[in-house]
Amino acid sequence: MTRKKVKLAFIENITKRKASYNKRQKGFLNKAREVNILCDVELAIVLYRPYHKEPMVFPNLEAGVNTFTKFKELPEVVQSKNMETQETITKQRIKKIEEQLRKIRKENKIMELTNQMYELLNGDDIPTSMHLYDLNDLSYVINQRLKQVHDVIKTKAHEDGSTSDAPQPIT
Amino acid sequence: MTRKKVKLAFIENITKRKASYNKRQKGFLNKAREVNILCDVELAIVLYRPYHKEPMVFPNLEAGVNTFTKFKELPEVVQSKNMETQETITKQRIKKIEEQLRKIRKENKIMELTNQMYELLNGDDIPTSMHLYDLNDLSYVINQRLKQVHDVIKTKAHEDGSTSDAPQPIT
DNA sequence: TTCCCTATTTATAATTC
DNA sequence: TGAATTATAAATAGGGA
Repeated sequence: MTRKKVKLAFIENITKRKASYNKRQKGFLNKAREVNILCDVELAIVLYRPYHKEPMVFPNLEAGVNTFTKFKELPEVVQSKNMETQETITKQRIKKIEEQLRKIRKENKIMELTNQMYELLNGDDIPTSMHLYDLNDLSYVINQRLKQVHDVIKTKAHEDGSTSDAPQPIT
Repeated sequence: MTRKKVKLAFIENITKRKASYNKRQKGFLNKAREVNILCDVELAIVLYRPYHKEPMVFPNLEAGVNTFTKFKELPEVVQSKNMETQETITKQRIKKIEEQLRKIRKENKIMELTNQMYELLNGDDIPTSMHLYDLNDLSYVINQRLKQVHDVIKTKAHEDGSTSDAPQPIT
């Protein structure tokens, strides 16, 4: 069961090529799905399989057509003569929504900035939807900060000749 | 350097998501090239990278357009469906943007939360008169709060039959 | 052929610099 | 901010059933 390092070249042997492809299609689509979902990246794949008439489309036919259409709408790609009214309207609506999204982002940022500390320390409304790993991140960050402050104050205290009351980091 | 097994879910933390994406794009395109060359499979990818206006096209713009055009020319694929899906496409896009909005809000909340904490503890506007025990109080309060959340989530997770990822309280 | 298996390679999450 | 590093997870070539 020794494996050669793969050289990027056409696999001549048809049996091996097919076998390789069957495994690789799975892996490849898996990577596509990971990028798509984990990183929230829109993507479409059209893949012509040997001995198959219809192409395989990722993530599915409808979404693929959707993404592909969007792609074709790009000015560099498409001749603007075919621009239809319907498409223009669609674009405008999307643009508007994206604009709103940007505004809300900003608004939200300001709001949250003023409210969060209060809520963290007093409120009941810790987001129940908060994911566990976020909470872990949060714990970690807070802890690190507290350690830093602890060190600073300890140093200060030492310089002042004071020996007591250095806060303990939470660890 | 322990790695969690990757769960197929949107990475909420924006920094991590970007980092993940940067690595995954490379790996993903590598897989694409391998399938393409090793197995002699024609394929095209259009990928909309976040914060980038233009999509990335595999294997290149021209070949991608060719492949997609070939795909689109399939009579049963597009001709019949394209018109009736126009409305659906718009709805889907709106839905997606709204979904992103929700995610971004959450993301933003967590970001600001940590930033706020950082500024409180390290910033210039920490009252220099703040006593050490105040800081200890703060640590205590935060810690208690996190414990509470921890317990809630642990209970929840248990009810769901999930066993992993319960956040650790800082103590 | 089509599953399995597993030794290796490859990809990548977390961390360090 | 990135660019390495490292340790772990995932993919897979080759082989056997």
